[in-house]
Amino acid sequence: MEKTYTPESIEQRWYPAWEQSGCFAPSGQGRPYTILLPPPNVTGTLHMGHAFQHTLMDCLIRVHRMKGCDTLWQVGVDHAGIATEMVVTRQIEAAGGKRDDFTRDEFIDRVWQWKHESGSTITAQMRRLGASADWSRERFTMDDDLSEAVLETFVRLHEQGLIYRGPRLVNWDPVLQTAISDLEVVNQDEQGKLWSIRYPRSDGNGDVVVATTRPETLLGDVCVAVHPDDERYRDLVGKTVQLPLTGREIPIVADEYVDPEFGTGCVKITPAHDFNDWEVGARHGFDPINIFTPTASINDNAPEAYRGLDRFEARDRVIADLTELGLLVEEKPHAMVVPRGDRSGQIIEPFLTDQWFVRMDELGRLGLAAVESGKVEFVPGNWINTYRHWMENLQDWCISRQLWWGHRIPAWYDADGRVYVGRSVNEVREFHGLGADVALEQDPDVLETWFSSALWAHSTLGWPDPERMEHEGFERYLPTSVLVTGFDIIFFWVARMIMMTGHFTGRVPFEQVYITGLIRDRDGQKMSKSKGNVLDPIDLIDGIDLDALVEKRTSALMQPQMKAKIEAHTRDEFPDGIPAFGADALRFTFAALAGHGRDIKFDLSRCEGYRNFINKLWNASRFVLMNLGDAVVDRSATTDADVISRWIRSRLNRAISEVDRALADYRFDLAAGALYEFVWHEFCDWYLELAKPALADDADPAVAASTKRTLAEVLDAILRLLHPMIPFVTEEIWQQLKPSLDIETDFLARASWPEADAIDETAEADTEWLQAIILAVRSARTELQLAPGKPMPLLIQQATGEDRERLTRFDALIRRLARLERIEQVGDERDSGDCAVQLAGSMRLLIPLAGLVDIGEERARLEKQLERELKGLEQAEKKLANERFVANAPDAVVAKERTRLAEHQRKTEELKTQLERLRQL
RNA sequence: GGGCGAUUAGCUCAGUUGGUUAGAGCGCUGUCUUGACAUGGCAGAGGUCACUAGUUCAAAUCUAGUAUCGCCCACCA
Repeated sequence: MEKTYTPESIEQRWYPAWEQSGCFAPSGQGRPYTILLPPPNVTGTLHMGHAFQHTLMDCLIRVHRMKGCDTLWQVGVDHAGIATEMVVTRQIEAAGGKRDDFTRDEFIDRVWQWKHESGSTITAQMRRLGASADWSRERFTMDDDLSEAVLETFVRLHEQGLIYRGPRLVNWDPVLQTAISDLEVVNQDEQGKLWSIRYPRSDGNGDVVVATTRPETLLGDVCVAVHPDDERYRDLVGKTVQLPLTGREIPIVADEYVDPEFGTGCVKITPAHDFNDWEVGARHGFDPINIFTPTASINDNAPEAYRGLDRFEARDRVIADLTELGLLVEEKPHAMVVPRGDRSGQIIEPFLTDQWFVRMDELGRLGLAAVESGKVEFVPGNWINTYRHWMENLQDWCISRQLWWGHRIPAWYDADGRVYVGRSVNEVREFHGLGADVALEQDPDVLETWFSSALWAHSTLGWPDPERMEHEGFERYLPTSVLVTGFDIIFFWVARMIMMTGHFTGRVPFEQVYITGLIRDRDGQKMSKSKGNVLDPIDLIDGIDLDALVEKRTSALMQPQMKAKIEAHTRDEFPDGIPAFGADALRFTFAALAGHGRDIKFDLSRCEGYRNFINKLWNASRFVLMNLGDAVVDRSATTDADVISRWIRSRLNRAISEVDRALADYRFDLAAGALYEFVWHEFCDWYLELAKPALADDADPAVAASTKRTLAEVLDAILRLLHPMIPFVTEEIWQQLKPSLDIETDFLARASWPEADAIDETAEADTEWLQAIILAVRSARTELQLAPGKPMPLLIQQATGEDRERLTRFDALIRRLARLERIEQVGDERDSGDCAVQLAGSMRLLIPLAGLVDIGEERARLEKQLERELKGLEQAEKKLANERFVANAPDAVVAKERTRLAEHQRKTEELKTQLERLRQL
């Protein structure tokens, strides 16, 4: 083995070996354990959020595989309608073409071509990360069988009356020219303006003033509304006003919707362009007047002067004209909420179109019940509130999109516009008795991506085809065990899966949902391309130099003016670029940071620290392997006489229990922490150091054999425990270790998970005693600035019988680790005035100074210790002096406090006495 | 407007049902090239647990309120 761990030299090797050996396929044996990968976009590349979540999923999968479960990680990619269509459109434009030059079929061919080119990018990256998925079952949401599931779902929901088509006000993206769902609209706080406009009364008796943030929609106003109880306007209800610029006369109506406190208390009502106004208009029986084309330009329903203007030009023109007419009362800045499309970033228009909807009342109740009943459990549990709130306020789901890329809606229209839904045009003709002479045209729209994603759990398991369900293990793997995902898709995906899988299979898609935090940058900012603070997980694995990183972050920016700022910030945060940490270090970092209920600030220094940890493991393994040599370890060697080995085994058992408990609760951070602590601070810092004398030439052969066995077995267990988090390096080391243990299993990836054995209290007590004495000597040595390597004697007073026995037993170990030339037990008559005194348990440890040290320094040291003891003493005394504490606290707590008090008293006395002796010198 | 979360060492975070002198990593200080490892060893310094009031023998932990920050949801033109 090399002296230093170098990830690049080992990580490439193991993945193909695992994959080719079929390590990742379900075994068909044992309890099923299944995780669904939230399918990433086919056009996408792996980002930090993926890498984080995939690491956690892979940990869970690998642990359960090692525990003997029938483990299935179902992976795949999503066709991602709008996102993919935008990417391909941009490619066409970048090549100097225009999307309009393509027919629908040509465009779709082009997208498929891109899918074939880029579809494997992200899966290749997942392999670099070590994701142990069963790639033979990889699916794409537009595969034939998954498309069949979509078709079947649509038709059945339609038959059940849960899908309907109709004219509704929807969120319309005028640039992409498609409807989008409520969820795809992000409401942003922006600074806008509020205009007050005068509407003259038809009877000439003055006017009313309305306030609006959208003056251009005035052209589609149907009435003005006031609150029914508003005294100011009571007499006006039923009267009419002249709608400026249009020549139309519109009535004044009374409606509770109006807030009399806001503005003038008069509201213009534009049903075709505002969701609230739609409701108001409907209540009062007005037909909406749509003034926009699909690109949000003014259409022919408006006066000629405005036709053809886009919505922003129209606004300017309307304001100018109103000003000229003297009808503009006021214009003032106004903080408002602007709806924007989450993909395009464009301002969304409420727009009247025919769309397909899924009725959500019944499905919503089903989805709510699945969670309320505990069949689906959120981790952390408080996410149930978010889920419940949304489910209780569901709106019907707009599923049609005016796009080309996606599942085509299985509906056909005849010449009269009658609609027929069916699995195919032939089925439609047959069912409805439509002859070949009746022309049928398929609905041009496609279904939104989340419609097919919602079926992911059961469609990937073969639904609705009974044969495929049998083959894919539908019975066995559904419900899946846990879904690992971010809170941002609880509504988009989690809720809809629960509803769809529930509705069609009567099962829940997963038993638990583990909601992860968001990966943010060092400063807590969300990572985004436009901010230029994105980290690429592959760059953390392979490393990247500063210039390349800057180039990557500043190329193809939407806002080129950000370039200088991004570059400066990047050069500040990564002055030396990013070193190659390797996939294992990145994975361990993710695990260690994965606490509950909070986002994660990704700090490179953590990654570096865990890379160092792996290096530590690497070198500890080198040490073990070096000492084991070529021989097979004697696994019958007894550890009875080897307290130190019994101790590390006992500590290992504790670590195993802790890791098991942590992982059961999805506390990857605690599991990682427990392993870090055990490996570094117990195994390396103590056991390996204590093993050195035990393996020396002059050591007891029985203890040497026991030590060798324990070194090998504990390292083996460590590698198994760490494997789910750091699979590559553990496999590499384990392959070298396994001959020593004569293990037949081919890969660590399918070796068994360690089981915790009994705790050895005796061995732990002995070793703690040993550690205390060594630490005491080391500490005194450093504080008195004695040469660390200089051998010195240690005198011991007031040893109990147990102390004496242990001193004899551990003499060599203490001398070696505390670097002492000899240990001598002396009586109380030995004056300690010339010694440094350290207290350990009941013992006084004397280090003869022989003028090596300034007495003043020793006195200062003792006074510092005395101060601490006095503080503890005071606290204990105070507690015990409190009668109510003694009366009410549990006996064990009181007894503990008494022991503590006695200990502080004794130590305080010792220190005082010793200080007195020094003073007398 | 409603909901959720956070506030603990210079930084990033643990702290399980209330019970030692509140822990870790990184950083910092001192020291050591000891045959596994300087991506290291050893030893240290560093905290009024945001604030206030309560409950309790006992509060970082429970309750109420305050402040600051973050996120989600919501139709105020």
